[in-house]
Amino acid sequence: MKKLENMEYDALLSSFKKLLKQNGLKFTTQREVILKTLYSNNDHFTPDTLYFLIKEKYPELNVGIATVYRTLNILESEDIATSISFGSQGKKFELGNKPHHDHIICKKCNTIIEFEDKAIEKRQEQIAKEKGFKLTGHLMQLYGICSKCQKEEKGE
Amino acid sequence: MKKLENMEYDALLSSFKKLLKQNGLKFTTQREVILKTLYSNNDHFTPDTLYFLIKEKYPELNVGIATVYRTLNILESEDIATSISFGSQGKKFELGNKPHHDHIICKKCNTIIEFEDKAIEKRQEQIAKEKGFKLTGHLMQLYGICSKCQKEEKGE
DNA sequence: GTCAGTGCAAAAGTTTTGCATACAG
DNA sequence: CTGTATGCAAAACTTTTGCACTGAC
Repeated sequence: MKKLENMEYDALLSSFKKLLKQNGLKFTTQREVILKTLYSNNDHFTPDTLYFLIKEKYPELNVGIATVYRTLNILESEDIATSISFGSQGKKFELGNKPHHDHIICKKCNTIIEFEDKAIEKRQEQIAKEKGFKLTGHLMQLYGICSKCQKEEKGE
Repeated sequence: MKKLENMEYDALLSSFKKLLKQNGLKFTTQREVILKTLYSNNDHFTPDTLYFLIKEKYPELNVGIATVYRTLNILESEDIATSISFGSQGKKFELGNKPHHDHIICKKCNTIIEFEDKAIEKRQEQIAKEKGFKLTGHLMQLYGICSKCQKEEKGE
């Protein structure tokens, strides 16, 4: 399992390097660290959170917040990462190399859980066909209250 | 059709008034205008967009941006509106009490077609339940090429 | 009349940009 | 070497707050 993950990361890293080269951009330690941190934590990060994580893990690098933003924007425009923003806490990023999935988001605590549902995707294709559309993608997010926050609500 | 819409708006307005009263808050012209503007445009608004729309439509009111934010936050905390936002540009609000529908959007000409699908919504409920969530809403947008643009593509 | 709501301006919080220096290619 | 990337600080945005005044109840 670990090997598989490493392989995936290596593949991700190569395609990142390739894309950088294609666009005349440079591969730097900072960019690698940002990609790696995004990858190794299976979570959705705000640029800010990511920045502090990196500062903590690689204090000698002295990465600047501006670099985090700049790199995330590159990653996003190259479709390596995608961002979702919601609530009052700004944008969150995740790597887009994962198999397709949608999100269910807790409105109280902003926890994000990923899911995938073939039945819905099939139905979406059907709907598109009915309306005469050629489907190219979709965006689906469910909003609700997670089990933890439901309990807390009852507790109060 | 127009009557139906008005009725729906009236119902929404009453429930807003009721909620305000329940919470010891006051019903003001500004709050009504914000609710109305949110209602009458089918789109999702950033607070900023909403602010300029209102300024343009009701210049005599001289509504402040702070009031827009404050009202949106009330609407959200009372579950009349939900904020979602995606991709690049800030937070967006939509009414949560409207008769529900989702959108198919043509990536070429930006045509929007509304649809509703009980099968998908049922499945969403199921997924939420599986994840321990109490579902409160969702956002679903399909992206594709509409029949008209498909023909044009072939023509070229 | 009372107290919440409002507009304004200032503050707090995010994200982007300008610039001199560092460093990948 | 050349020119992009970086860190820093300042600027540009976005959202919230403090305050004196207004207006709903």
